[in-house]
Amino acid sequence: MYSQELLKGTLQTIVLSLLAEKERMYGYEITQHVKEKTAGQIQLTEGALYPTLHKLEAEGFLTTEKVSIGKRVRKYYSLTENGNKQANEKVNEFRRFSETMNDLLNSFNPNPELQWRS
Amino acid sequence: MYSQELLKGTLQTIVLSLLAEKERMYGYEITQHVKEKTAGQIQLTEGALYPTLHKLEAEGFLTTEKVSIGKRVRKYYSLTENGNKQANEKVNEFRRFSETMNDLLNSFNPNPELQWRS
DNA sequence: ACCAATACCTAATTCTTTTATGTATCATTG
DNA sequence: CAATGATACATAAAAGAATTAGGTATTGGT
Repeated sequence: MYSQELLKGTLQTIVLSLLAEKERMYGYEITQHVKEKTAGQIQLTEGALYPTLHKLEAEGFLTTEKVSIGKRVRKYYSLTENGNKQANEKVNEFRRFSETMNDLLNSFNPNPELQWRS
Repeated sequence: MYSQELLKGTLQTIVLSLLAEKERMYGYEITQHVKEKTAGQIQLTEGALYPTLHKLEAEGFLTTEKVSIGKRVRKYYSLTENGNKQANEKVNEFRRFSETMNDLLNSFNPNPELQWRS
């Protein structure tokens, strides 16, 4: 697993893109899905995920429906139309960003000949 | 320019990788270099950059030397040996992270046929 | 009966970055 | 030659997102 700091700022993107794929998911399902798809390399914490889901809902990107499973209540999230647009934008933005970053880091080529000070 | 939030957590990586490339740079130079190399898409703010440089120095990844240019004093930063290792790790970590993220987002394929609620 | 997994949630703290300054030198130009 | 924009450093308050650390409750397996 990475030092989680790289994950910062990507949580909304992840959530939106998964919902663009799968149409309807609940919070816990999202954490498990991400964990599996990334072989445990990305692990969402619930303390970050739930507030994000609530925020996206408040902003009109997600809608919810509650489904009873026995005595438990699951809260399913789906994209609204705006949410779909937002998913597109966020995913494209991330892709452009990671390209730009990789270009920037690309010239990086460790040089063992370098002289080190103190 | 992107919503800067994606940049979060990448500032150290950028600084370290540039210094691995160029051996000796000063703060302002770093901001300009990044701006040019990314066609203005990534713009480092000084309020974020200087504290980061100080922190990396305090952690022993960077050393400084002051150079007088006329009446001005420039503060040049270079990697220490540990800084070089750190640069390697950070850059590799970012690359692995962006691969993982792109895999995760890859299945994303906007579907205009989808039904939207409310 | 107990424990791990499922499933939701929030609050305090931490940490990074933004925003907003402040100081000072240097080069250009009207 | 005064004004302005670029160069060059720096810090401090505020904002914002995530971590850490709880809390509640159901379900399935041993």
